[in-house]
Amino acid sequence: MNKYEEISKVIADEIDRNLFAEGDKLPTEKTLAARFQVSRETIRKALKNLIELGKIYNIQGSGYYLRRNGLHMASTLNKFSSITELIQNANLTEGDIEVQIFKRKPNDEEIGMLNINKQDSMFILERIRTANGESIVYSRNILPQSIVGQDFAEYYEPGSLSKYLELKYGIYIVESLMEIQAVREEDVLPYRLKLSDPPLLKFIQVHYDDKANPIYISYDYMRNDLIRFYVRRT
Amino acid sequence: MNKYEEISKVIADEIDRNLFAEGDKLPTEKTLAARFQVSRETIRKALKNLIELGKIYNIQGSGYYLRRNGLHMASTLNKFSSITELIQNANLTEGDIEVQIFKRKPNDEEIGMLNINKQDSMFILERIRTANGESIVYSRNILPQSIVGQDFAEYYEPGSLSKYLELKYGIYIVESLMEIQAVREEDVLPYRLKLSDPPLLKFIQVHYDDKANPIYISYDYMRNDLIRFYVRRT
DNA sequence: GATGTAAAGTTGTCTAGTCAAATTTATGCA
DNA sequence: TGCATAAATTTGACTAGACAACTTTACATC
Repeated sequence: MNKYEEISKVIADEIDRNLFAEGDKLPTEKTLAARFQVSRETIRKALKNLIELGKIYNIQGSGYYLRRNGLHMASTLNKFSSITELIQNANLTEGDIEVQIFKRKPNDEEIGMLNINKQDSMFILERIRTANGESIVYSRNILPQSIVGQDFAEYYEPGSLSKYLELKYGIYIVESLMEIQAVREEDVLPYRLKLSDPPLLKFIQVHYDDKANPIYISYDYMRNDLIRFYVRRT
Repeated sequence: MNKYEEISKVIADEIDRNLFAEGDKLPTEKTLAARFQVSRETIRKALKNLIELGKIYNIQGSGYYLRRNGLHMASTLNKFSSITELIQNANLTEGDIEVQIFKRKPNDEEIGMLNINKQDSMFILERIRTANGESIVYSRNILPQSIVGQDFAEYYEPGSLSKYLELKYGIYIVESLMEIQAVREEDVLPYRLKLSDPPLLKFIQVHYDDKANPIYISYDYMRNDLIRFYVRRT
């Protein structure tokens, strides 16, 4: 692993263990550079990582500080994560029910978003995802047969789709572009999630691998009472 | 302005004017460094900016490319912007109606988020914001008297609050932490927005200045039919 | 022509340093 | 003590270069 990622993790861990209680101030870049035996730029890169995670902030001429006040964010949507990870981050146990896989031709929107041919076939993976046994997300994934092969339906296993693509095909999803909407459940869901009184957040995402290839589209209809969603804006 | 910001703007403009049509590939870092007479690192910083805006992507060993497919994002929530800017980005004209300002003591949540004292007074600015005359957002801003002074209610002018804080007080809002929820309008709104059939997106934000001081809290209840909201996840 | 391999090209990480900009601390004076 | 100013500290921007990691191109071979 890279030095700055390594250092970033070490410092993040020390923050979580509250080792910088000294006025919520972190050591200076110079001090950290000496401690980790790297150049100042490498330390800056590591600290920038923690800033993006919302863990710390800094002020020119002054230093780096722990972020204490403000919204308490367990995780932000800025960092890509699967639904599985979102549920696990909230200390809940993830499960899948009502899993359904079928195949159909792509529509024009899918052709445009995923760079595929009209003749390609698309696998549609529908399921309800649960947290501690409670239905929490209705999710629909759309991915081309040209990526997962004809036998996807037989070999697919419940859980994180992106994890499955890593293990089975060596495809690493590292980025997604997402649109967020608020929708009324009755209008959009073929299945009904239990406890559906409040409206749902709808996440429309295009997922990209590390070569910036669009891999699949996802539609997630999420309750937002058990899990909270945060965004950091700069 | 810094070199990398300058260069970033120039390249962004050239992208918009479609000057890199050559296979959607941008010049190499080296070429750009020579053209702008700066070091490679400075070019990298400029290009990173454009990546974060979702305009381009890059592949190690290969180069930088225009992002063409995927969701068509006019602007993302990742970059901080006011409601005013969001409306203007969608090529709509912004307006304010039903403006109301009053004062009260802070509650515990506000005290925690904004680092203020129990004795401080809070100004509550409520209004409905319109796009092309149509009600689109009900917004409530909560800011301490210790920042805007006693006479805030008299001198406040409609439009962007963050812009007003810049001009009047030299306070620059550069960051916010936001929670996103989906809510049913009837349950939460003291005023009713017109055309309120669909549920609303609720944005809860704490806004920070360039010294990382929390300045104000905002609650925005937004229709998401006229304006779309995107997030880039990495 | 097809294929595997070497070479060239491009981006990623990292170093060591300079100067600028902002903040904090120290200092001298009233 | 209080206060303005100077000095020291700290982060921000930038440079020039080295090597690693990855991709693309060119080339030799079959």
